[in-house]
Amino acid sequence: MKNLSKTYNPKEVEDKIYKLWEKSGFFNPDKLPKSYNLKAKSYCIVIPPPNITGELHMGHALNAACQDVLVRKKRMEGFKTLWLPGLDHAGIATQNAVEKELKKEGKTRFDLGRKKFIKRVWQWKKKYRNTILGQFKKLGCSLDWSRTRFTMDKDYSIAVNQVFSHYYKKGWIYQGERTINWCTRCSTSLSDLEVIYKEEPAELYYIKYGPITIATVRPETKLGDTAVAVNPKDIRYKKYISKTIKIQTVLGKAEMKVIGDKSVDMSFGTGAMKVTPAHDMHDFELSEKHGLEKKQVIGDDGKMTSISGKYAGMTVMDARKEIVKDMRKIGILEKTEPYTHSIACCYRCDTILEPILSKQWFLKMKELAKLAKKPVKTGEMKFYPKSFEKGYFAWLDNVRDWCISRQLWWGHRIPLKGETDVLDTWFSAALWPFATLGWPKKTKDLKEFYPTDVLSTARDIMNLWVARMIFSGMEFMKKIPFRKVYIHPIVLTKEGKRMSKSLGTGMDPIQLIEKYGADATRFGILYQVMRGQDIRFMEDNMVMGKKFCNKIWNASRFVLLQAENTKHKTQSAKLKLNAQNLTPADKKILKSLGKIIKSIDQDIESFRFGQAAHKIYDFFWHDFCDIYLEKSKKQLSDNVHYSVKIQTQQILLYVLLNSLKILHPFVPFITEEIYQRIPVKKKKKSLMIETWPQPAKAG
RNA sequence: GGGCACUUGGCGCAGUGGUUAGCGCGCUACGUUCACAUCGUAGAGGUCGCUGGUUCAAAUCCAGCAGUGCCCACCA
Repeated sequence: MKNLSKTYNPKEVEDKIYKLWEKSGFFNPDKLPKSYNLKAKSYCIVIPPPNITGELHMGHALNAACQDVLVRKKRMEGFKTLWLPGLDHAGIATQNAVEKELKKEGKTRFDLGRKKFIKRVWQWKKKYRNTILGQFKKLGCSLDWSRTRFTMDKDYSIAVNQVFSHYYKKGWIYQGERTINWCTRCSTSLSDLEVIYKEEPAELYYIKYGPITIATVRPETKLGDTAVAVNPKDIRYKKYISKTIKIQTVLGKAEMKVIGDKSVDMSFGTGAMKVTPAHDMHDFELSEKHGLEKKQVIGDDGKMTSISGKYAGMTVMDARKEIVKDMRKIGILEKTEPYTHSIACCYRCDTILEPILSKQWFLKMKELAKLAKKPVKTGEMKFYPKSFEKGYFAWLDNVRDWCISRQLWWGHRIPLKGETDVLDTWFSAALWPFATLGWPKKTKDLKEFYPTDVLSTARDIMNLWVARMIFSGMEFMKKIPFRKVYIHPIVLTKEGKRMSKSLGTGMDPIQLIEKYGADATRFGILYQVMRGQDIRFMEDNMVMGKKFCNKIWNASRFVLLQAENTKHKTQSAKLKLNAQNLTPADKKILKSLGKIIKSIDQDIESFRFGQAAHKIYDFFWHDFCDIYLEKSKKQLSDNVHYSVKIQTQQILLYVLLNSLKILHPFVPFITEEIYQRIPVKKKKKSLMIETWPQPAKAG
């Protein structure tokens, strides 16, 4: 075959084909052929915006491949299809990344000052914007670049401010002094969802408080104690409740109130606990309930405050050591026990968090949680897999008010006079499905594409992001943001470990594309997207994908060669054949084709990407290539009747064309390249807008 | 402490009641004029975690047990 090489070379094809697609304009739903608009049915997915902190990883690649399968199929089915791209400013994560870069230059953000620092982040954003969007293009994603959004765009910021003032006027946003999670490294508050708990061995210290002994893992916070709490039913301590006990502390003699509260677990430690309202969430609640004083002994910088006596200025760890030493000295440390404790860490920098008393802005969650639950309860919105609903409801049922202020520089400034804090990055991300479509303006896009159809995302941001998008959509649009939520598997290493750049267990999808080609990479990933929660990533599957592409290529070469011999053209969709002349092989392949089309359709609609990939592979390789192609060689030989020969050629082309169509969402580049060369009547500009095959009956 | 998921040939996974349990990668033997050696043909390899139950029939449904992983939670 003179114009097709013996092996498929993705490098010669991919950039060229992507340019052809971009030039066609078909990524943009407004530029699709007229037939699309007439059908008046739209299909929309907004991409989960990657953080601008770096490059895309395997999770992004997997998610992008899944979404591209969905939108390419819908586009071919005649839907006016929009897949909207975008990026998240990712407040804390990006600020950390830029600070890290500054550190290499020996500087901190304070050396630059707020204005210059933010300017620097925008430079960073520009760089990674191009990298990330370029990587989506390499993967073959059919995203409408003309609608690319960023969570800090001017229009988007207007939406954020409007949302803030809406809640504010409703009285749902309030400022309060509360004990919150504080990251001493990032110097900011964090919401409950931004805390990662890690189990670590610790020491449980039994300390004498006058007549009562309490147990704690954090003796340094005892300087901030303002009460001792016991269970009112506890006969050991009943007599002390509401009384004041005299105690000896490392700072001298003191008095301590004893309170009774049923939240105290009698079976833990000694059954008595110290109450440190400023440095423990539970203790804070007790202090509100019982009207206790709040003494802040740990500062924003993670060091003991001036009211900590001789320990002032020490780090928490140093103070702990000193206090334990001193307690031993004065004989109030009864004993210690080894204890496994889960410590709270920052989800962005891993630093141990200090609960501290701080003035922050909160969003009331009571009504919003109700809004978030409703559409999932009624079935208007569905989760795939359904099992995620349980965790979703559990979180909403127990959710506390959302701490939305962050003491960062990079982000949306809180739109109130005199406020220097910014909003939690998820506050703006929560508006993604409608703010990207133009809200608060009443745009054509909103009318046409909202509610969107599918949200495809990872399970770790279900509550952090998905739940918040749902109540935001319900509150501001009065409609669900998306009809279906697809929770894709997490990509792990072959050994079942988390993929992480810093651990050296990461896998770069762009390198895989370099090595195997984009189609092979996509197919290799999708081939592994089965029902489980995780994928143990096997690079072997990229090899499989590459071989499969080569098979598609060569089978096409064979079919094209036959077609060229007789200059035969097939109809794009319909095939008129004389059923009586069909050989058993003809009948069988046509029947299999009909079956596979139906099956692939169902699999994609129910997000069974791996099953679809397996089936399409088996059909093409085994049914079509191994069996029918071999049979066709006999049916095409010189000693058979001319009519059989023609018919065989027709069937070859017909099956190939339909195979290309159903393969296209999975391996878009190679199928487009072949489509461009295939002799088909009424050929479209691109396979992207060819008609998705109907599961027709066999021959 | 609660919840969820998983356990099938060397490795990674399909298969959710019915003939000899499949796929990819790997492995063995043979085969290169005629689409493809990134290939073809043939083949080796599994008591489907364990125990009990339901059924004419179970990898597949139920119960218990064991192992692995994940998520949630204010045990100080």
